[in-house]
Formats: sequence, C-alpha cells, structure tokens
Amino acid sequence: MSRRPVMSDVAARAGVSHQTVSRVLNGHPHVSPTTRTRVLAAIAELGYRRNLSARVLATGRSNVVGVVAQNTTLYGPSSMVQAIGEAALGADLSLTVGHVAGYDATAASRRIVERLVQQGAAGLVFIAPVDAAAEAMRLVPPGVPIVTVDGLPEWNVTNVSVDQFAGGRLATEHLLKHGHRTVWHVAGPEQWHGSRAREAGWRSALAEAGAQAPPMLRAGWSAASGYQCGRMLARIPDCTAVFAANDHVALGVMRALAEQGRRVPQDVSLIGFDDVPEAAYFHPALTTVRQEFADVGRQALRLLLDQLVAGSRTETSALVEPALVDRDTVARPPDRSGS
Amino acid sequence: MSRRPVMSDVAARAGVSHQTVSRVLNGHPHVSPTTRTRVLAAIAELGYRRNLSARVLATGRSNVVGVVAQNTTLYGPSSMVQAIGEAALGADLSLTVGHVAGYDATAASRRIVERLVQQGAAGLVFIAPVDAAAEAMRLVPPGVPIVTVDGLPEWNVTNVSVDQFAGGRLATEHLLKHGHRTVWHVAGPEQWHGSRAREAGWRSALAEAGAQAPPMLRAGWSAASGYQCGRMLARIPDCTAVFAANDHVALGVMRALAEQGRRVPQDVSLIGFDDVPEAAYFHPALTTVRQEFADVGRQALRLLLDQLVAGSRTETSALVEPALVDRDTVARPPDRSGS
DNA sequence: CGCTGAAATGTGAACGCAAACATGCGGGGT
DNA sequence: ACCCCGCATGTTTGCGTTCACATTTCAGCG
Repeated sequence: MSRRPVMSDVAARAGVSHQTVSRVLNGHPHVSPTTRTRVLAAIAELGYRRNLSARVLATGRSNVVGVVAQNTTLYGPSSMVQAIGEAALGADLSLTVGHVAGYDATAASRRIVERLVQQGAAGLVFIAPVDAAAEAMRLVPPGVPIVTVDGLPEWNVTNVSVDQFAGGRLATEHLLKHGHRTVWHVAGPEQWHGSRAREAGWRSALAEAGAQAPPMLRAGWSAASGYQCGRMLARIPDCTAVFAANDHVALGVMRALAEQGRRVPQDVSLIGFDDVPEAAYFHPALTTVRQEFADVGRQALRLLLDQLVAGSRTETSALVEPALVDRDTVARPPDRSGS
Repeated sequence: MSRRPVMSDVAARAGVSHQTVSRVLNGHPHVSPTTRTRVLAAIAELGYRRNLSARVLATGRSNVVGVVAQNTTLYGPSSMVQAIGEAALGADLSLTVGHVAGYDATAASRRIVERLVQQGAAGLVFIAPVDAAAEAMRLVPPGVPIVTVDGLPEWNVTNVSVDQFAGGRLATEHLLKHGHRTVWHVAGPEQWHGSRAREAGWRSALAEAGAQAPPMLRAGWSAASGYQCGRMLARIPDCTAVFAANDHVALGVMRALAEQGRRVPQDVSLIGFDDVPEAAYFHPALTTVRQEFADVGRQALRLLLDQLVAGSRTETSALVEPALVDRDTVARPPDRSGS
C-alpha cells in the first residue's frame, strides 16, 4: 500500500484504537507510558503525518494566521514579514503569507484574502501601507481578528506602526538644530501612509520652528527617483538641508549632489529614513531615522494573539518609536556671509 | 445564527440540494442557468465561503505549494519569493511561505517542512542556498514534488539556480580584460553554495589567464563585513582589482578604500554581484554581475508545475545566465612604472 | 402515445480526525 | 465485602465537502 498512512493504520500497528493514537498525538492525559511508546514507535515506523485538513475540519479551529503583504522586496516589509514569521513559530502558529504582486494590488489582495479566509485562517495581519489593502479587508468575515501594520486609524482595527510623524519631526528638528534655516523634503509615494505621516511631521517641525516650508519634491522609494530629485535640489543654492523619504532615496540624492559638486555634509546636510543595514557604509555614512521593523512585526503578532484568546476583534493599537541615528551627513550650513 | 454558513445553508436558501451548490461552485456541467443564478444569489446573500479544509479532505488534492525560505530580508531571496508568489497566483495555486528564522536553521526548517506536509502541500520549493535545507528535504514524503533553488546537483532533485560559476568567471575576466595582473576576491559566507560557485569561477578564470590567485578574504553578505575586508585590502598596494561577493559587500569595500585614500576606479577597480536596484547609485556607480532573481523564481514554479502534472518527481534542472553590468568602478590599473 | 436517453437534480457514503460518551478495570475507604 | 471513583481505553458521531450512483424530468422520435 503506497497510500499515505492514516491514524487507523497507526492504531492497527500499535494494537490500539485510533482514539488512543489521537490522544498521544495531542498530548492528552490518561495514556499509559507503555502504550504511548508503542504508538510513537508505530508512527515512526509508518512515517505517519497527521492530516491537518481533517484536524481543522474536526476541531473547527486552525492555528494558521495569514499575512497579506506587498512590496516584499523592500527592506521594511520583508523585515516585518520575517519578524512575524519568527514570532509565529515561537507561538506555535503556522503562517501563510500572501505576497501581493505589483500590477493590480486591489484584485490581488482580494484573491489572497479570499484564499486565506477559505483556508480557515484564525487571524489576519495586513501589512497595509497603502489604501489598496483597506478594501480587501472588508472581505474578511466579522469573526476573524485582524491586525494592520501601517494602517490608518479610521479603519477601526487594531493597528501597529512606527510613529512616522514623530520620525519626520525628529529628522527635521535634527537638521534645524544644526542651524539650517529650513529643510527640504523629498517625499515617498503619496499613496503610502508612511510618506504622508513623515511629510506631516516635517511640516509640523518646520512650523513650530517658524521656518517656512519649501516646495516638496516627490520621489518613489527608489534610489533612481531620489537621484532625479537630487538633480533638481543640486541647482538650488538655498537648499542646505534635505530630509529624504528613505535611505535609498537619500543615496540617490547624495549621488546627484556629488555629481553637481555639492558636498555632503559641507554644502548640503542630508538625512534618510529606515536605517537599512548598508546605510552606515554609504559615503559618507548616512544620518538617518531608524525604524525597528522587527519590533513592529513582533507587536503585530502579539496583538493578534491577544485577540485570538479574547475571541473577538478589539481596537487597541501600538506605536513604535523611531530613533535618530547620527552619522556623517548632517553638519552646520555653509557660512554664506563669510563671518 | 452567527455560525459561518455552510453548503447546506446555501442549498436550503436556494431551494436545491447541497450537491447542486457544489456543482455550481466547481463549474460542473448540467446545471440549468436559472438554478445557477439562484444558487449564486444565495451564496452572495449569505456571504458563504467554502471550507477549504473540507474540500481538501474530500478530494485528497490541495493546490497549495509550500516555499521554504530563509534570509528573506536579503534582496535575492525576497525577490525570488516574490516572483514565485506572482507566478503561483497566475497558476491559480496558493502559496504557503515558511520563513526560516536565523538562529537554528535546521530545526526551524524541519518544523516548517513538517507543517507544510501536514497541510497537504502539493509540492515544495526549497530556497536552499545553504546545506541546512538538504536535511529538512528528507522529511518530505516521496510522492511530493520538490524543486530547489540554489541547491546542489548531488541532491538529485529538480533544481534551478543562477549560474554563479559563470558569474564568477564573468566578473574576473572583466577585470583581467582591463589589464589587471590578478584579481582579489572577497567571498561570501562559505556555507552558501553560491559563494563557493563564485569563488570557483574566480579561480577558474584566473587559472585560465595564467594569473596567480591571491589569498581570498571571507566576508558575510553585509556591507559591514565588506568594510572589514576592505580595510585589509586598502593596505595592500598590489591590490588593484577586487571582485566582491555581492553589491553590499562591494559597498563596504568601497567605503574602506575611500577612507584610506584609495580611489575607485583609478587606484582600485571593483566589481560586485547581484545588481541590487541601488547599486547604480553608489558613488561611483557599481559595475556588477546581474542575477535575474525573478526569472529564477518563475522557472522554479514552472518546473514544480511540470512535476505536478506529471505526477512524480523528476530531475530536470535549469540554469539562469548572469550578465555583466558595466558601470563606473572598473578601469585600467594605475600605471606603476610611470610610462 | 409510449419509449429512449440525455439533462437536471438528489441521495448516501467517504475523506481523516477529534470530541463526547461509553466501557472495563482495579484500588481505597467504610 | 461492597461501592464508588478514577484511570486507561474503545465506540460513535459529526465536521463540510466531493464523488459515485440513483432518481426525476422532459424533449424527441418512431
């Protein structure tokens, strides 16, 4: 018989009933040690694996949590997925990650959510830095707990994000503190909640210092788009301080600046966001605002777990504080007056 | 009733039998148009989703493929996972990704494989750039198709990888062609098959050109480790050409070189590997060997699909050719003789 | 007008497991 | 000696679906 062995095969081999096998498998009490070892031996000999579908069907419970993620090639999202994965393993949960492809995020998200729900996912984590996820979230049946990462407060679900507003302020204040009159901002894609929050933080810090906000440039998350913006900035003599959407954008800006002969940080100060591992090795080493992505992932899973045991959706939230990492790309502005 | 609706609920509502509902759901013939629309309406009204566990249990078939991946925060692995995910969505397969955490790769891989098998995965993709995966692979029951990515030929399973040996040769030859007497190599972690293959390619090209291989330095994949190696290299006046394990290592090397006042490419030529998106914006722009990760992912899924329809394991393999991307970090060696 | 057969629909079982309930067995208290 | 209780184990049922087969309906044809 080449068919995969089932519980009754094991039972027959061990000379017990299938229920005893079940008990051994689930660590139930009231199984004598000798029987247990006999059953275990039979399992090993047959190479038996229990059928999870049957188990889920019988119990009505599944310990798989679904993750809906997109842009998983980016450092942030991939770090979070990784962290969620590790945390899940620790909590004895299984993880199904749906990777939303780029072309049609809404349709793809839907399909993925549909699959996850049909699979009986016990809970869902949405890495939802853009609005596309919100719509797919509505497909989730009411009973299933949800946690969003980088979601919006008005979605009324448990959410965890880095406090990007605070991060934007931090970056801007740091530059201001060095004596820059104002700070330019190369923002990330406007669909991303994080970009908007950072922008708001930037404006807030500027306003608080009584500085006027220069026009904002719009980049993507890529070095390429940063480079484009950098070429513009390099032509603006007034521009002595730049807050970039993320580290890769900062890299692009830095490159463009260098090509135009503007030195960082002597002529222009620059600050990034994320603190990707290689940022410390840019030339010069990038001053940036660090996001603890792994921490976000862990908290997300913890909040999901809370809901799982509570048995219903709640709406607590967590904010992770970013931290400034001071390296070599921020200095005092060039002394224009020659004092 | 707050219980999730099941097929018979839909059937009752539509005034048909549960089997007719099933037929509609599965697109079977012999259902009259009017009944079909009635059933569809009932499904919509009730918000019915079919229970995938029950379906898998009944059919014995599952259309989920498992992916076992590690180091998913790295650009390469994450790109491949993403590509596999997109391809799977296109083939109407569901993907369960197990992310192996760093600390104990072997144990974690095992647990993940175990889960995937119990879940009834139809096939498995192992992103197996290190040996830890091989052991976990043995846990997979014989009937389940396997494809490895970056696996070893001696594992005797279908494998797809980038031809890293060719890549190593490509890089080395490119430097040699510019007149360098020899090429230094900062290698990646020796557990990774890719590192070893690149190293072999490097040695092969050197031997073919009659150049003597200088001692090899060992880095990780990180810019930090590249920096450490770069500090050594910067002190060696003979060293005019360096082939780095990957782009981030190259970045670290470049940084160390710059700190010691050795210019790239005037004093030292440098070549990376991978072509990460930001490599073009390093300063100077990095010459590198491009790996088409997405292509690898797609091919992996295609080969798995082939096995799925064939119904058994096969041992075909695919090799993806890397390509040299010529940018600004390679030049002729400095003219020592002063000619 | 009744017969044939295909189309449309229904019925019962099976998938592999766990939960609830049932049974047998032995030992301690009175 | 009796009963009761707790441990170890077996039996039955049901989870939600699909599959194989049974049944009904209805059109077409001799």
